[in-house]
Formats: sequence, C-alpha cells, structure tokens
Amino acid sequence: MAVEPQTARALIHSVFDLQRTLRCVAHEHKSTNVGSAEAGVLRMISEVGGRAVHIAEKLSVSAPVLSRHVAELEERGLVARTPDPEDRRAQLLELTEAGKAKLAEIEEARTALLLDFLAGWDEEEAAACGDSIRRLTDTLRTAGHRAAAPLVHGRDPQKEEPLAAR
Amino acid sequence: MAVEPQTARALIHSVFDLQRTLRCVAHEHKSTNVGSAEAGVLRMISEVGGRAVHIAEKLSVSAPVLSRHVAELEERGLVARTPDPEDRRAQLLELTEAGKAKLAEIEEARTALLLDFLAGWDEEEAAACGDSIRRLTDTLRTAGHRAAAPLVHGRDPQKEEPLAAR
DNA sequence: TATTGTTATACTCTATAACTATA
DNA sequence: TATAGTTATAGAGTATAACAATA
Repeated sequence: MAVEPQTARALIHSVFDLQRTLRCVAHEHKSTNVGSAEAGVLRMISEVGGRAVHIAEKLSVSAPVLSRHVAELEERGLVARTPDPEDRRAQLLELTEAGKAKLAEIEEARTALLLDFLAGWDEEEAAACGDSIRRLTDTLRTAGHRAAAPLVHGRDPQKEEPLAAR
Repeated sequence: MAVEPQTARALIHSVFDLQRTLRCVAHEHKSTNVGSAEAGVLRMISEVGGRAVHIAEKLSVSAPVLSRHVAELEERGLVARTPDPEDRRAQLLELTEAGKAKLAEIEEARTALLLDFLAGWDEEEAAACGDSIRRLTDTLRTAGHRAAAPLVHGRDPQKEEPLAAR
C-alpha cells in the first residue's frame, strides 16, 4: 500500500523534531574544540580521503566551505595537504596522527554518550532504527538527485515537473 | 541485549548523514519565502499557541531567537500578538488567517514532495520509520534533560557524571 | 527577586561570486 | 574551456549578555 499523506506529514514532523533535539544534545555536550562540521570533515577524510573536491561532494558541501574547514584543521595540525602528483591543481587530504587521535576521541565520546542515552534500548531496536534512517536518507538522496540532476547537465531529458507543484 | 557500541556508532553516522541530506533537499526545494526556522514557529504556534515563552520551550530555542522570528512573522502579517490579560509582561501568539494559509501551503508542499520521494515505499515502512525516529527523539530528549536538568535547579541530586567521560 | 520579552552582539555553518592556477 | 582550490562577502540560524517592564 502506498504511503498515506498523513503518514508522510507525520514523518516530516518527526524529522524536524529530531533535528531540534539533536541541536540541543549537541549544545549541551559540546565537548571538544572541534566543531561538528569540522568533525564531519575529519571523518570523511578518514573514510574516503583523496582530493578535496571528492570530500566536498561526499559531505554535500560547497568547495569554499570545505576549503575553510581544511585550512582551519591544517592550522591545528589535524589534516595534512599534499599536492596531487597526477594533477597539479589538486591536493590530497589525509589525517595526521593527531587528526586520527582527535577523530577517535570525538567518536568515542559520542558513542559513549549515545550508549548511555540508549540504556533502555536493546540491540535489535537500535539496529532497526539505524536501518530505517539509512533507508530514508538513501531515498531522499536518490530522489533529490533525480529531481535536481537534469538541471545540472544541459540535457533536461524529460522536462521533469517540479514534483510538488501539481 | 544491550546496544552494541558498533551499532551506536553506526546510528550516529546515520543521523549525521540524514542531516546532510536534509540540508540538500531543503536547499534544492526552498520554495516559499518563509525560512525553515520560521516555518517551525508557525507550526508550533498553530499546535500549542499561547505565550511566547511556551513556544520557545517547545521549539527548544532561546527567547531572543523566538522574539526575532515572531517580529518578522508579525511584520509579514502571519502572526498576531495580543497582550496576555492575566500577565501584562506576557503576550499571546496566534496565527492570522494569512498565517494559517501560509502554514497549510508549506505543509502541503512538503508532504507532496515527500510522497513523491517515497514512491517506492509502502505505508508500513513509512509508519515504522516515523515511529523509529520518534522513539529515538524521545529517548534523546529525555536523556538530555535527565543529564542537564540537575544543573538547572540548584539541587544536583546525585552529582551525576558527565556520562561520556569515563 | 524572578520572569517576560527585546535589543545588541557574536558564533557556526553555509552559499554564491570572483579569482588564480592548472588541465 | 573546464576544473581544483582560494578568498571575499552574505545569509540563515542560533546563543549569551544586558536591559526594560511587570509580577
């Protein structure tokens, strides 16, 4: 059975409420000296590494945003930039030892905090919650790209409608 | 079985990824002239109404933030402020007819968009996803308050540890 | 004294535009 | 021409601090 409008509406509200709550939790437990955006940069460099443009795309941020964060992280000795031998315009990003340690510290603090919060949960619930959220994220990402991509290339294959217009 | 650290860590990453994706979707479909924070104010005034301090608490924002948003929304004729007859310091917030119409327009656009995105989902999945997210939000909110509240009152009943420190 | 709300100021995160340098 | 990255600037959203008016 297709999704009911009422269910979709409730899901939207749930997601907004989650975002508000996350902001509060982050605010109450802002532990380290690394901002959450910069922590995301550390994580992504650790996971995929390579060129800045690649990291920016994975993080879904614009190049200038990443550039500033990387500059800040490099100044603090957490990230190292090396010129790409295959393309002198590009640079390769990697974590320094200090950067790896900082990322591990952030991840451990977050995990410990969440584990404490989830004291009343069992493994299956938490796994199902993660799966559910990942499924939603994948759907939104794919659908968003499907809707936005035709405007990026010059093709405009099907003159796709704004979707929410009707 | 208690939640595994690895599951908690995956859940954290899932939530951050969701936030990034939501930012993109919002950016690609920023339809109306009302910002997302102001839309939240409209929704909360519609749902609970009453004093500004009450709305601010429900939205988990500080009083100055709400004050600015309300001032902006009043200027646009979407929100009406009336003095509270029971307390001359306070003011009662409500939506104007234009405000109600604007809120309905926003909600309908969002719902239509999400319904389109969720074309491959069935009702049960979407409902379960919403339930899962709401359960997580409730847990985070309750746990956050439990950890933060003792510092708000002067009591500090159990000298609760920072939780993530150990 | 405590609370409601406002104003002033600053911080975080983000985007677009204009630029340099390579390809 | 197009791409990788930087700098400059602006905007949205938020917070804390200091204030006014009322309780």
